[in-house]
Amino acid sequence: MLISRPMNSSQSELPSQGHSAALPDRYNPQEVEGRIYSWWESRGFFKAEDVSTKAPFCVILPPPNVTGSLHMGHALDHTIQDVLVRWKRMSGFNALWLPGTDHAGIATQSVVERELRKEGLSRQEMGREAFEQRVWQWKEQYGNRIVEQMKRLGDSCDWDRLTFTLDKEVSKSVRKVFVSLYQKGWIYRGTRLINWSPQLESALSDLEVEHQEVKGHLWHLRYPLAQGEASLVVATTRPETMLGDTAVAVHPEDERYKDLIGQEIELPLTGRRIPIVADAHVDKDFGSGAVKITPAHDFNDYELGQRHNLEMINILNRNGTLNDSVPEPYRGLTTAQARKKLVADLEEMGLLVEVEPHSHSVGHCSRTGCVVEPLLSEQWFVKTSELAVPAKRVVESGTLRFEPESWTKTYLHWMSIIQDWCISRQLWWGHRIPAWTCTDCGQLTVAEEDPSQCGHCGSSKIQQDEDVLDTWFSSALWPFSTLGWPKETEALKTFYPTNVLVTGHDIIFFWVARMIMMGLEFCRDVPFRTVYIHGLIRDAQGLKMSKSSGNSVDPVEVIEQNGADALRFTLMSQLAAGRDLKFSQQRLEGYRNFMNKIWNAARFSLAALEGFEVPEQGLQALPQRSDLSVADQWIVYKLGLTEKAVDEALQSYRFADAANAVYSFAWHEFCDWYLEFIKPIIYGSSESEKKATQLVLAQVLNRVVRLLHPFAPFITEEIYQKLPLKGSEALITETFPTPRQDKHWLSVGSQEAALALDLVREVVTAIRNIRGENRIKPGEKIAVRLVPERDEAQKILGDNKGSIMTLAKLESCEIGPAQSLAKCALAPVVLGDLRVDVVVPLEGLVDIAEEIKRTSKALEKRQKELAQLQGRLNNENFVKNAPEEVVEQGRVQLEQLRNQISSLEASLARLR
RNA sequence: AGGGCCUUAGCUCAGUUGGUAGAGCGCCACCCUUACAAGGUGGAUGUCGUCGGUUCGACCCCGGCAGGCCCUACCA
Repeated sequence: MLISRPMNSSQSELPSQGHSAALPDRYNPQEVEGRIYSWWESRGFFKAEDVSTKAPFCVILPPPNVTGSLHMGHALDHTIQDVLVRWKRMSGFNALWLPGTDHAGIATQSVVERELRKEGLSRQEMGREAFEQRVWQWKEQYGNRIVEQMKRLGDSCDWDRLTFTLDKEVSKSVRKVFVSLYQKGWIYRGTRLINWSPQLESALSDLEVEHQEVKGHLWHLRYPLAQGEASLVVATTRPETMLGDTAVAVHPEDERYKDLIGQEIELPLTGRRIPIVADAHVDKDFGSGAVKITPAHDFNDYELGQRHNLEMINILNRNGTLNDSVPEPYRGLTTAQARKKLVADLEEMGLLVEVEPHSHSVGHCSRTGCVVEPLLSEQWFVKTSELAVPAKRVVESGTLRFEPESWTKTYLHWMSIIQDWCISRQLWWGHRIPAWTCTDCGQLTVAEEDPSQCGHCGSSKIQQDEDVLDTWFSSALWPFSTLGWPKETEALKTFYPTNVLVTGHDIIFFWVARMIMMGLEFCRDVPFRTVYIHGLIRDAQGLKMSKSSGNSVDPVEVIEQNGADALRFTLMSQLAAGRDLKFSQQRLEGYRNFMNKIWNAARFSLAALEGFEVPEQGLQALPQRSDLSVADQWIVYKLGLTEKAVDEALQSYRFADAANAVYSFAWHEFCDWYLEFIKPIIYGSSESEKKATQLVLAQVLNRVVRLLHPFAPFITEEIYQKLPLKGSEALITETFPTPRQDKHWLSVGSQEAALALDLVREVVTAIRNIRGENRIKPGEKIAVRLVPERDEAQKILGDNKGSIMTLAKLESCEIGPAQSLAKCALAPVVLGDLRVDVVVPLEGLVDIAEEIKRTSKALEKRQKELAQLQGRLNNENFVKNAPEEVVEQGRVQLEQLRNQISSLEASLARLR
């Protein structure tokens, strides 16, 4: 059962439900997330300043389609951006995440047309104006759905700046760019062969065509010569296009056809006479070596046709049916119908020589999936050759970087073979092309403001071009049109060039490349410094998620069931260098559990902080070092390492490393060891020790939620609101901890203490291991003797005896020289140059045979290591060539292994 | 055809300058120990795809091969 919880943005009371209420032992994201988000929003925490003393950091959101609903791809894309923005915001930047939505010409028009069809209407019947109004109406009603879903994810966008690609201001920039490029001659209108979607009845750009391998046939057709009885055979995968043939081409050096060059064919069914031409592009070995040429419906034939000055016959209507240029029986048929009939007719005439299976790739419309027909038609184009030059240069010079860097090569390659961009679409929903044709003089007037008369002859009989611009045209201007360009706004001055663009590799060419070209042309600078390219989300099996294959996971549902934080963490923790990632339910549950762990750690900590007095210095307050336990110094030391790891990882876009560093610190160091370790202190009798530990606990917990916040914003803010020690009203505006920023506090940590605590941990683990392997019940308390080799180890163990006893569940713990070792389990613990033998008397506790097994296993393992190590050290070349420290390290290790082995052997002997 | 990526524990994947392999999940055993069973403790598991080269030493660098994936172009 899913209950959707609408966000109430007018809510502005404190986000927490009050400090007195005890926290439940399970974290309930549904209860927390909406409340926290509304509070952030109402407090204006997402807003950036147009003018600020802080350094700017700007990310523009790739505008999702207004028709869209949030899918996993968005969830990934947005989480990355939100992590970056929250991290930078906390790091003291004037951080702007600029949101928007895209009018998505084709997609939106299709949705509304589908709606109309249900009402028995069509856009043609309605007329253009009424239809456009209807789409706007639709947009007002449903266009915000995706925005609401983004809020569920926790996106911290500056919503006041929400821009729609058809907003008035954006339209102004679109027109200015169009007119300017037109005046430069870089936008032109021309009749060329373009990709046509018969279903959309519109032109498409090359990029909107998806090639798929299709199993088809190769039809061999006999074409009789106009003179005499001779004939020649051509092979084709699209027999119906023969109706538009205007030549047959052969290779100039093909002996079979040499004599036919220059002669004419009488094209069957049409009776047209077409020439046989010679062209070196013909492959002698493919098919029959003779190619039918249809210049108006094939890209290769088009080029060949131009070379040979061939006639171009368009045989198709807008909807893909055959037009009146073909003979009667075929008129009005679809290409599929025509193909069937035509092949049958030719067969009857004895002109079908052979049909062989043949697979080839066919262009499909990326929107509708229908087969794309190459079609000769008049369209608008952007000339890209000049625009591409600086767009390549900025990447080559490193002014603009791709992350991961490997995309640079792909980008540059594409930019070097870039074709002119067909930008007109025969749709009604979009930016209408600002060009007017004069009915009197026939000339074009292109203008930013709607003209009332022809710019050439002054006639008032002018008509605006019916077409709209490719949606990607306005998207290409996004980094500056959203900041107010062409006005020189403060926002533009502050935030352009933006810092990072985050997107999937599927739209590098659709979008990224075009933004770079337009940004350089109109703002004289790159639109962003870094392009972060992430992979695509796949299902657990690694298949592409898609609605049609039914394997897509709805992020909103995931959020409802597990919380946005769990989803975000799942995505970020697996995000490695631009690789695709698989979404698995199990992994998600793991991170949901992690959120619960954090929740409970906070619950425990808050209880342990009962009676804690907030120091005057706040987050800068340091405890008396003499009151600190090694655990306190150790956890701060580890915190410092974690801050460093997270900082470095985020700086270099290694999101998974950052997320995993906090994860393992929070769970395996803070929860597993530190919280367990301080229990005896918290419940103990020494007030001074307790006070010092409480301060450390409060400080560390505060930093844990800060480090975690970009990844898991909701739960951390909720916890933060209940913390006794904090530096800000809200976590979202707190400072992100780094070793530099946090230097003062981190000075509490100590590496020596860390080493000492590691010894304690090793000792505890050794005891637990003996317990576990011998199946001693966790409830059963045992006695242990610890035999340190040196005074230093003795002191560490003495200082931490209480914690060792608690952590290992001991009845007694003696530290000192070995006494009787009969019937004892022994485990040698070695750490650096410290050594402790852990001795557990087993008399009456367990079956000695089990312990013999355990000891033998430990012994065997070490003997294997020893053999390996000896082999290496006995190799002269190793000793000669390896760095001194590596050799020395090996020698020390060897010594340690020998000691441990002799201890274990002795122990084993005693047991037997 | 050209270019790119991948192959590491049962599964999904890390492994940042070459020093002898890790995580999460799963699995086995024992535990409802007063933050958390969405938990705790302990344990098992890998000739790092294959062959060869460089090196004292290779998961890591170089080359061949096999298998999987992606992109671009084209196949009348």
